[in-house]
Amino acid sequence: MTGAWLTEERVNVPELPEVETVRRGLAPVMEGARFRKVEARRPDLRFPFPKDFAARLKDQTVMGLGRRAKYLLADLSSGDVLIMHLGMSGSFRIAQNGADKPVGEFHHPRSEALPHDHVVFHMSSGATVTFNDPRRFGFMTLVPRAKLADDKMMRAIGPEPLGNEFDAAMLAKSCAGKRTSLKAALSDQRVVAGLGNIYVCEALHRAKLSPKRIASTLALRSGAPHARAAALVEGIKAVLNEAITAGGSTLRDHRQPDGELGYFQHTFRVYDRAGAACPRRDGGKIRRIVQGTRSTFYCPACQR
DNA sequence: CCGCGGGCCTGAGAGC
DNA sequence: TGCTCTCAGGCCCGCG
Repeated sequence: MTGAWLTEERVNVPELPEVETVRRGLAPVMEGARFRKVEARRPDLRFPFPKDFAARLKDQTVMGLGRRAKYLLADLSSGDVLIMHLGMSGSFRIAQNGADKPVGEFHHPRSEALPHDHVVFHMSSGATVTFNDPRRFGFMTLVPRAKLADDKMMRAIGPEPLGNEFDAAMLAKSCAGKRTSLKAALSDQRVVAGLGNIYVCEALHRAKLSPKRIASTLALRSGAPHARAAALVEGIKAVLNEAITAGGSTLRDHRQPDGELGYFQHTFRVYDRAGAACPRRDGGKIRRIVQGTRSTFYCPACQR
């Protein structure tokens, strides 16, 4: 993504691309590895840890590390799935201790503990994976794999936006009859999974659609999805794919030990750019409005 | 069932 | 300089 018009540095809240970037960063040191020791350094994050959290992880092998919406899902040999959410401020960092080195029960990782380091995974791969979350909107929990699909958190989640099944017809259908705004509809995880405030704003700008537009105006018209729905699907997929690509390049920068996984630099066309010029030739001045207590950024000139 | 708004939480930044 | 206030927002929950 080119971003010549945006130079300021910023840290973004983890949405789908950031979580996917974290997944790709953790996979090499967690998949196929066993939890040698787990430290939960406080009784709770957003929610209390489940009973015997550390003990239920210990000696389990991570069979695969997946993602659904903004949730990281570690498939364990025990039959449990470890669900991890970054919340607003969660991040992971990896320290390599050397896979061949014997590590005792009371081994300390090479790097010092930082404030808000709440969970530490000592993996058999030799990596120490630390979860840091100042605001504790994140959480970790364990659910039996057989019950995952019925889990309250997973059950209500809509289609993955990068999946083939998410297309204009599907989006138009789920917006049919919705009298709420497009901003609210796209922020609803039941309509489409993984978008947050930032990527909703960015996708709407790419689709040239106003965040205030009534969602039902994307709905089917004479049996075919409206062109606006197609533009929005395209905008969503494009901005997410570009952000994931940008995250991948950040991961390359973090190949060295102690790389922090959770945020990466990305450039935005409207988000947090109130007063700046819209990057489009026919654009206007970007505005900030409040929708449902949250900030929305958009260009009133090109977004209709 | 749907939509709306409050609350959780802490750090950064503004303003006095 | 140091205090207080506001804002950031993913998700759950309760209300009408």
